[in-house]
Amino acid sequence: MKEVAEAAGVSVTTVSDALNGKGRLPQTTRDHVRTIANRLGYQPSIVARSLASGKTRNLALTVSTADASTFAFGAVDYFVQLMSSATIKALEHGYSLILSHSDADRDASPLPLDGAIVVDPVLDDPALAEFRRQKIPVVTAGRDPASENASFSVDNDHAAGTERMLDHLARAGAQRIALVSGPPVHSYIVDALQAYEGWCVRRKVAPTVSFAGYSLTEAAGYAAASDLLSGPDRPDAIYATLDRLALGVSMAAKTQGLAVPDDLLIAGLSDSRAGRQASPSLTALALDPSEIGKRAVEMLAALVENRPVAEPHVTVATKVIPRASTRRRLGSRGKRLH
Amino acid sequence: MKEVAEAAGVSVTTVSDALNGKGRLPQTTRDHVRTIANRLGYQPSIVARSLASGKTRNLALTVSTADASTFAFGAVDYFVQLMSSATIKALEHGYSLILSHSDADRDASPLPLDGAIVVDPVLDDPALAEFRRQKIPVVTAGRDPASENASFSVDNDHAAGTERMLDHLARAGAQRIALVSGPPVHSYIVDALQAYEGWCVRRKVAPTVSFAGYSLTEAAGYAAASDLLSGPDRPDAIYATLDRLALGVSMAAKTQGLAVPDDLLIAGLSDSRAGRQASPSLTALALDPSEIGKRAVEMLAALVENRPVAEPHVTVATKVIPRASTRRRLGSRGKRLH
DNA sequence: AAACCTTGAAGAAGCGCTTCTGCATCGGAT
DNA sequence: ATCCGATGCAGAAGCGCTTCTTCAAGGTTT
Repeated sequence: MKEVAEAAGVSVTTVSDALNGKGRLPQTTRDHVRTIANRLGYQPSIVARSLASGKTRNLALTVSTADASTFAFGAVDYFVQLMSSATIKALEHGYSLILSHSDADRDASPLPLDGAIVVDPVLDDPALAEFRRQKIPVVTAGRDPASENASFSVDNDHAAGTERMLDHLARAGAQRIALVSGPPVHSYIVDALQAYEGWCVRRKVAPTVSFAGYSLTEAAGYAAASDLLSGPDRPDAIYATLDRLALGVSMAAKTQGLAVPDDLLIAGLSDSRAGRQASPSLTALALDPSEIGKRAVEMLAALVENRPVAEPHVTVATKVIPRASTRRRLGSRGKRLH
Repeated sequence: MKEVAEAAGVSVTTVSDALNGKGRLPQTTRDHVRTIANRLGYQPSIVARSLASGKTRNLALTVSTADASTFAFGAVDYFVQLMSSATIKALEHGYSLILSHSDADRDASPLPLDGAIVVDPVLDDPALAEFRRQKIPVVTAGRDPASENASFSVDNDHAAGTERMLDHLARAGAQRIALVSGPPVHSYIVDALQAYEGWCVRRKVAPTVSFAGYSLTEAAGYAAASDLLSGPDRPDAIYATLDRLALGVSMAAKTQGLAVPDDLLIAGLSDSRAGRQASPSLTALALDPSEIGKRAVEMLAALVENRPVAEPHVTVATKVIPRASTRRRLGSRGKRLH
């Protein structure tokens, strides 16, 4: 930088201002400095810049899961979409988005951050706690299950979405809708559970919930559904709180010789390619993860730059996507509803 | 840090030395400082540390491809394995391994690096050029096609491996072995091509090469093989320079009603899960990407730390893994060889 | 013509560390 | 008793930027 200053016949201050568009300099000076700078192939030191400015222009996107080992980030469409849109939005705002798993940070020296997005924080989330300790601005995608409105958040309207999905199932002829749920460690699962129970109370039916283990895989859904389907009072519809669980439910139905949707309706939370391509294709509550990612980054950028944040808790609408797995029944059981 | 120094009743120098295991300090002082430091929850600023030391402890792993858009990093077993082992080795040496695609760097401000591994550099690789310009130490996995021994490298013995594979095919009864090759922009492809041609000359047979386009997918292999198989003088064995190409060859054979291995032997460069699980399972030249990744990181670490590098050009052995797709023929054609 | 504002740019003080150098003190060796 | 090499630690100079402050020169206003 000093060399550029000398070559341009100005001070380092002027070089800095010219290159960063700050200060009160006429355009001619700026252009001159810029010309010299890239003639010399000057590359500013990001490290020095960060130290001096106190900003790193890095944001983290961390995914929290109760059980890290069994979790494959890329296996869930939701995260991939959220991540993609967040990365793009971050770039637009001049930030780099760094991916990390909440467990991964422990080993490596964490990169210096200006802010972080925590996706689906769990109860007593370690990453969340660490960010707060370091006073790093955080936006959560989904809410902190511990302290509802403690942090800025972007979330889906899971309660409303769940009810709409249950209504959809009922309309399709379901009379006993069971819930296959992950462990209630994420806010979205808590929301879904409560909405389900409230819905059941209002409809005056008994809720039936089967919990999958911490590994939210097809196998977990398969196991949870097998229990439900082989027991007494077999449900005629199952709503699963994750697409992969729903896929597992579908497999369980197949194993038990149940036809979908004729003997069992199946729907899942969160749309995914796998669900779309499954046979039968699965009805899903679409969450619009791209929108979540974008809004989270925008909010975080405002936070980091000390700009006012319009809405500390943004809600993104969900949408029921009806597919073959909940096609309206034409037989006797469907008619009995009316 | 100043606070820690005051709380411990020592100078900042001593704090720095104690925490980093440098200087001439008795263990008691070190322990004392450390105790105080984490009582105060002191976290050193990585940025300041980097600026002062001139080191970032970051290494990059960049994958070069001639055509970025059509390339899915995670779709190739080879890269995933290489990356995993490299990450672990890097961590052992106290470095973070940052993944990047050579094109991705252009937009974002690149993270400051101590060194970089360029996987399969292409001809006039932009990432390689940029690292050299910035005088960042580089180790290539595969060699720079432009200037053979310009940079430190870790590579497979592709020439020897290709010959062994061709021998294997010949022993299995092949008489006309064709090559399905990617574009010769990577050293490994150039190596394979040359070895193939040399082998043909020695065996006094005419070489037959079909080039796939820049997208090294199953579709590309399918197209390249379809040409070969529908033309005159149909080959009775095909060696493809990438597992995904080989999978495409297999599909092409199936389409044309050719049985593998009875009518056509198929082998591919680079072992992969997909090839193992294909039907028939594909014979492959295993490249041991884990070893490549490890050795590359070790070499790079030595380079970065100004330690002497024992071998500037490491070679990792390849191994023919015979599978169903090249099972020895028992019929007449196999016997004709002798 | 005096007082004031604007414009263009330089000076200098850090940001929070590392590291080189210096300087006591103390225990042996002579 | 003297000298010398360890040993234990502090001072201070940066690393390469940003940014706050200052300041001169020129242009306006009354």
